[in-house]
Amino acid sequence: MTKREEFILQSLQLIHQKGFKATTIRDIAASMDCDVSNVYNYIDSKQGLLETHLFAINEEFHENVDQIIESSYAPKDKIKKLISCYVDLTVSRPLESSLLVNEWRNLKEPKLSKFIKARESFERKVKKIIIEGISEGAFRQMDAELATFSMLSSVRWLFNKYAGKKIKVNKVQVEKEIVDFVLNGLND
Amino acid sequence: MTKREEFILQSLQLIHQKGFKATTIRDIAASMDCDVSNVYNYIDSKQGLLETHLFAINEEFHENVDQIIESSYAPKDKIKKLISCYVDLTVSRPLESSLLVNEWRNLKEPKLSKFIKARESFERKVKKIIIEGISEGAFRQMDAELATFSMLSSVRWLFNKYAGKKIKVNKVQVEKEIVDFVLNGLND
DNA sequence: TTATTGTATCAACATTTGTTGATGTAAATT
DNA sequence: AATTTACATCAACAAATGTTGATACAATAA
Repeated sequence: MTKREEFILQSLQLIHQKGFKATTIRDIAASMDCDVSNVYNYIDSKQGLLETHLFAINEEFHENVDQIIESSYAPKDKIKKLISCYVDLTVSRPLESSLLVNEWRNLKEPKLSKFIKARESFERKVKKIIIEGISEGAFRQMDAELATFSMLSSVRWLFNKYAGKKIKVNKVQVEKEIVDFVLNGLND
Repeated sequence: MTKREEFILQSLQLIHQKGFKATTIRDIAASMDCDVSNVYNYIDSKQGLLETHLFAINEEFHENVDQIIESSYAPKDKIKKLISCYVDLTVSRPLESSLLVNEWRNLKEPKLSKFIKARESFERKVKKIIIEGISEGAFRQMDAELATFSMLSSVRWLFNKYAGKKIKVNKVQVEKEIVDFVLNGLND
């Protein structure tokens, strides 16, 4: 692992543990046992560090999501695909995923607005799928907004389980468990 | 509304919006149009502000939770009660609830460990209920841990919807929607 | 060989930020 | 009337924190 890669890993690790604001440049430097000023060999600014990684994973995520949404899958299958997509990203890059959930508020304008707009747009699309599913009779009658957020939240916590731990994960099994929960709940 | 109450409201509001670390004493002072030093008429320290409100709502929550858990309700009804309990607290005090979800990591030792222990203890209890429900046949076969966190996440996002907005909410209806989601999912 | 790239060191600065002390004043409580 | 309570003002400090500039040295690429 090159020093630059170690830097990225340690930075994301620290940000995950303590939060972006609470993570100082000196923390990062200490974690890789180097001088403070050395950190600036890898970044332009602390803010830039956040922006880079946050938007990198965000854009990758939304590209995948849009392909699913624009597909001709039925609502229920779109939801399944979305969950797979989210789990996939989370399991393979939990530290960056944590930025999407926890650290976006530390963005500054205009990046902050850009992110919020993208996220709201995404949530609207998901809500639309659910509404469609309800009117098709695939889903039961319910408050689409509450359902949307409950469903998204069921996946959004997941990075916590994998960030910073070396767990061998059966990604497919995790996807199945979450899909089952979202579609069928605890009952049966 | 007394000045002290305004102070508490504005503080929690700001912390909810920007996060605890990003909220400065000067921000708080500005929001109630007073001098910086004036803030210290109401608090001992910024850290104390967080600790006070976070543990206040945390302890209230856990008292309610424990009564439910130690009751003789069947697992499914315990889950329903737990959701009611959580929704209730969230809807009536969303700003403080946000501390429980977002700001606990800004606690310092030993308070941080104290909080984490309590939360993990709570999560274990919920997991136990789910395991019991599975073995009784009330719930379907599934990974109890994933189910626990998925279920809890389905409620934990809720404060976002009510914090800082003056929305007239039918608490009972929200509880029903979330219970339906957790028990039955989107399907039917 | 020369130029570039990745990494390292040391000192220093400007801002931000939490916090304090000393003090004043009007209203409420005793 | 005396005293406590709630709230206000002003000036100032110490620590934390992001950032820079100047420099060096070894490996790699041209």
